[in-house]
Amino acid sequence: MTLRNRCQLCSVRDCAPCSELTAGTADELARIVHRRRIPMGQILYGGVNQAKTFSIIVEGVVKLVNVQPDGSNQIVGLQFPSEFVGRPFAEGAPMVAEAATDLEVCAFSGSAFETLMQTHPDLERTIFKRTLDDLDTARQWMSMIARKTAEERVASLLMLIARKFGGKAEMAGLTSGALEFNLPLSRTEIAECLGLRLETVSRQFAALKAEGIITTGRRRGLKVADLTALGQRAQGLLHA
Amino acid sequence: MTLRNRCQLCSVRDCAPCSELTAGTADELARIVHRRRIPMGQILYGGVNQAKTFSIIVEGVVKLVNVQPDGSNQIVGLQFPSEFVGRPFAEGAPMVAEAATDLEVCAFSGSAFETLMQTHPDLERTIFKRTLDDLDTARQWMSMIARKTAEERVASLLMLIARKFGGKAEMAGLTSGALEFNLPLSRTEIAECLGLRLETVSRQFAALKAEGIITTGRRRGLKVADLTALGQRAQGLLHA
DNA sequence: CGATGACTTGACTGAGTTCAAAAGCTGTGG
DNA sequence: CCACAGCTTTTGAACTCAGTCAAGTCATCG
Repeated sequence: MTLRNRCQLCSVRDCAPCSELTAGTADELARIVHRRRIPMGQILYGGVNQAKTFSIIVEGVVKLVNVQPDGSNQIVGLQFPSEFVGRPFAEGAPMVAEAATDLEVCAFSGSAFETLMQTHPDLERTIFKRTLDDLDTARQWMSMIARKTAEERVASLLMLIARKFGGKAEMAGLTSGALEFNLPLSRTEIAECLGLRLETVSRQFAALKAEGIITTGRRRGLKVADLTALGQRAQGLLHA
Repeated sequence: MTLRNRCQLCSVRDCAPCSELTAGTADELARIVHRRRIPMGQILYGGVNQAKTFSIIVEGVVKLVNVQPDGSNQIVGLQFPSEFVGRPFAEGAPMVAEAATDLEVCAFSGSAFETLMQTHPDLERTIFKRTLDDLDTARQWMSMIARKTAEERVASLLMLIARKFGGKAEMAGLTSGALEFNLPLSRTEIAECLGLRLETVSRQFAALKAEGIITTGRRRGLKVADLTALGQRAQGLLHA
């Protein structure tokens, strides 16, 4: 019970996987959790000689990177607060999960978590459902990359991030008004997400600025002046 | 036991999900299965007013199609014999699964199968693992579409199909020799898989023919004359 | 302040799209 | 058996969007 007290105050307590568990399972989970701060750039799983771990993101963004034989990186997924990060039942993961920003996570050792999944079907079921959602998301992204123009891709990603990030700060403004936040990704990373070159991304930002739809601030600051217009450029929204 | 006799003769018996189950669960599954022949073009799940069903492919190929708002189709996955087709825990599926060729499947009603998953953890675990594999596959495809050239994409898809299809006919020739089979997809469908136009696909076929790497026969016949060369054009192989 | 790294801008190129027409297959009916 | 319709596939030619290469600007920090 004392263990779960911390969870009562958790900022993602009602959307994270743990919220879908029975009280008993949640207690067991709380017993093996390690709350951690992780600096930008650190690997969560994958790569060489990396001990298997699972995490639930409390704060920050994780990028799933596929390193190509030619050395280029493709970002194949982004994980936001409340989402589960890890690849159960795999020895050598083909992807690398890396902190795109500084993180706050609930981390679990691979063996402890997998054991708990074996004995608690509700935990396994929850992670299974999240995996199915991730699969739908990955396939939507694939469609986007395959068919959309550079402008549509950039607008789509900005809309996605705006909904995840700006959303919590200014829910009221989500439908029409302005929205301001810091991008969790560099231009290079945005390009790696969208299957574009960073110069192309930069030009699309310039075009959106010229149309008065966005403004860029210092560092990674972004202000979306016209969310509706941005949504139109995106030609259909992505979930996750 | 009589029920499971049919399974003893099944062509995918040692790679399908059912092979990973305990005898008891396999018996339960056999009790609710319907062996079906499905004509090319029929929808397995998704779309409007479609009763939820799950299938294991015995023969043929299923394409997972994402219908875009603008009417174009993106194929986001292919499923081959022994693979599981279905989307558990979803009301309205965002994708449509359609028979790319005539099929032979083991079909299960949605409710019966999901009930069985609830009560038999080994079944749920097996499908969970397949889903994780599908997720890895989807992400690899995404990388391919985002970064590879038209030639590399076409070669990659042909290699994938060659391994799945030609493989069973001529295992011996897989490493170096020639390989002949019928493509399960039209030019249009290949284009929809790869994020290309059908004209571009046709031109890449022409180029591969000119180099003596492949020959096309009547209908959808394809002969891979130089598997090694085709693999080189693919610049890295895809699984599934 | 000069150095380093992230971003922007410009000019040119080229792979893939687009539009259009021709060529192959398959099946049907006289 | 041929002629014709309805397909899919191939080929051609012009165009365009995004990639490439190369400067140039801006921000942050020792």
